[in-house]
Amino acid sequence: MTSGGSAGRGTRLGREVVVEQALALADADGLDALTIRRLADELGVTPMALYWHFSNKDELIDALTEHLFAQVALPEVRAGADWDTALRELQVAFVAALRPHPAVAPLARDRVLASRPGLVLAERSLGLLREAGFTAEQSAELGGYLLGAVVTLVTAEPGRAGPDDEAVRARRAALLTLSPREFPNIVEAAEPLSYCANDDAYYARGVELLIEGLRGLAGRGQPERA
Amino acid sequence: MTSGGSAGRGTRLGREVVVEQALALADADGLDALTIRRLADELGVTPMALYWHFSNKDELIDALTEHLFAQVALPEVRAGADWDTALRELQVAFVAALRPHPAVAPLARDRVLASRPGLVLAERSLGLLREAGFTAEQSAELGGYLLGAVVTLVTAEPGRAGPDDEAVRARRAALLTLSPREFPNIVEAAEPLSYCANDDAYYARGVELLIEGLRGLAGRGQPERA
DNA sequence: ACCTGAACACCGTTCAAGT
DNA sequence: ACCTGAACACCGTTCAAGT
Repeated sequence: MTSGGSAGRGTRLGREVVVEQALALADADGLDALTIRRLADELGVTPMALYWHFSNKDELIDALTEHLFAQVALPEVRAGADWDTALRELQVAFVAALRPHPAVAPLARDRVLASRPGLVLAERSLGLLREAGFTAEQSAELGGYLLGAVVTLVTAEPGRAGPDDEAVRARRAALLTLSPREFPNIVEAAEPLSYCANDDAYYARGVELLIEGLRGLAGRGQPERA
Repeated sequence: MTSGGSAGRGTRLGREVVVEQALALADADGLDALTIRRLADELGVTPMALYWHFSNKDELIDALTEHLFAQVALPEVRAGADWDTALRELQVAFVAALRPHPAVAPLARDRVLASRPGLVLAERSLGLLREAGFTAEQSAELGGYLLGAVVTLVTAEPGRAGPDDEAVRARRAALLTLSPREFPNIVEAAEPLSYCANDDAYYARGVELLIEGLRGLAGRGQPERA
């Protein structure tokens, strides 16, 4: 799908060029399509050429993931802001960075602590959770939940297909053949289960669910802060 | 890792045998190790033999996922129970079914509506969300969040490694080399970030976060039910 | 009905060369 | 320093046979 050699044949290779082409490839044809050989092809180079810049595929994936975290436009820290609104803004910024790249978003899950941009994001999240009154242990755990949930949100990726898309119609049709007596709620929700009408609302509500959950937990057994 | 031919050499093949061996293989060596060729090897059979029972690998994966959903021990429906406690019980049961199989848990995300056991679980979840006062549309969306979050919980899989495991020690050490001025919260939480001390608590709090979030959302703009 | 064998177009990666 | 070429041990899958 990505036109061969879009990085320009004369371009010096270098890690950034490779990473960007890898991202484009994965965005276009999925993570499975991101292979060393196809990537090399599109860069107009031999597969082995990539092994000069990355010792193996995993290291390339690491670099790609770091690139992803680097895209997050961290909101400014406003003194006196509530922890929950600040945390919501942070997660929204994270979602915004991942949304263009649903195919590679899952990579972020296991690699936050593996690169500087990821660490910066994690540090900010942890700080806000601590502000909410959670212990270091709880914050670590909750931070993991948050990261995972946001990635899941983006990976599910409601958009990408119109309401009359082939796959969407097939799924809706399949659900509508179910027995309304046995699966009343699924049949009733066949439409929203097969297609998301409003992406922005989908993401907003997803983040809201998490913030609301944290607020609930924070209000419980946690000691109030000064 | 899995001993070759553990399904017995004389056993008739059949879909169930294949699925169970596939699950064992993925549990032992991860989803990547689950290949048609290795699976056939362990079943003492030619790769092509599997193509008689499944038209391709994806169909095998579908069957495996259905098997996973079938393991969920659905809690009894108690009339008069609160929606939130019922929903928590349901999610806990789901977690319990997935916990032994963290490597294949991600498969559940895209395949709930593709098999009968999955549909049953989804129907129950949707019903409880409707009870909470959410619309069909909202319930569909929230049901998706729930499913994804639970899968993420299991996939992160805190257990599996002791506190002095090689990988755990390496990660902790890496975090401890960070600047405490730049990453105070990460350094403080280096221990819980690299190792989860209590798995059961981890899962319980994860589910609780979600239920708490739903309770928060339900208590807001939603119409109260009779 | 159920399984085998050979073949095809793919993978990631190593190792020895080239310039 | 940066890239190529041939080779190795893997993939999923098709197609024609075997029993």
